[in-house]
Amino acid sequence: MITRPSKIAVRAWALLVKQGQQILQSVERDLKAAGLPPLSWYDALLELRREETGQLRPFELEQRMLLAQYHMSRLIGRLAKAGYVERLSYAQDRRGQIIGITDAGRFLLTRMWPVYADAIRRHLSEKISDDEAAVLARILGKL
Amino acid sequence: MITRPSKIAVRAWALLVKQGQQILQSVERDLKAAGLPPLSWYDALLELRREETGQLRPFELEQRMLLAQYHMSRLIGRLAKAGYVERLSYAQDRRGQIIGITDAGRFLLTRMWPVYADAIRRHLSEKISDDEAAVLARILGKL
DNA sequence: TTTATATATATGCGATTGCATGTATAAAAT
DNA sequence: ATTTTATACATGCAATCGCATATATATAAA
Repeated sequence: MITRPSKIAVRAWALLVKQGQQILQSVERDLKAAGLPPLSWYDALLELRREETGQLRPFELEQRMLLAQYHMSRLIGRLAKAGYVERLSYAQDRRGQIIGITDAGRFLLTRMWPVYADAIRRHLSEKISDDEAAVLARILGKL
Repeated sequence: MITRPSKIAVRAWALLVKQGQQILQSVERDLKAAGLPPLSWYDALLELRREETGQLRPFELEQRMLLAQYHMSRLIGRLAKAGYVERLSYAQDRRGQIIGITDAGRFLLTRMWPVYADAIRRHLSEKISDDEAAVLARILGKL
């Protein structure tokens, strides 16, 4: 026999998806309003900056960001076109390449963070306590 | 002075967006794999079915689903083209119209629900308890 | 070695999105 | 009554998405 999800599980599911989308859109709008690129640019650049070398293979970025391969390929294309990353050839495996963050990319991160942070504050921090945020993070981490 | 969001708030934010997207994509994939339309179709039809009359104005649907106007307009277009809703003219306000769910639309809901429910179960219910789901829902409800 | 298979990345194509704007009608202001 | 403004909905366009597939190289198998 099939076990249906409980009412509360369905409700949590719906809220999770809806609020996740809403809050994301809010932040995207804030960024756009400030003349800044979308969050995916920030996330990718942040992953690169976390590296000692400031570099990652596309497939590594892909895994960390949980993005589809075609999506990452195009994201890198846009970032490169805008000068925020550079594509470096990779001798050890000629199928591949290495993506490195540029100075402009690092600078973009510093320009985006204040807007991003403020958006998070207004759309999340002001509405729930840090304790609640911790609980939220713990439960979401199990999914 | 500017108050930055706390580390835990940022973490909760990131998890909320990421997990929301991941779980949504999982369910969408399950639906597609079963040859069924996307979730937005389900949501819209569900809102219509909730009504005694099975009907709503587009702008009402828009508010309930928190979708942009242009998005709703096109969603209705696709639903109508597929025969799941019908557009009825509205005499009281000739700018507007009324959207009504069809029998095919009601039947689609019954075909989608098992797949949808199973997806929620596998992607959410199996990973957190009902108590946790309740906490999740409560906190998300504050956003 | 050839040959087969797997991995890394790119891209053509049709569908969808977001934005801005268009059309039509209603309500408010003058 | 005329003009202005607001509301309801649709749509052209450019950007992006998702899918399938292409290209190139590496690895494994025969």
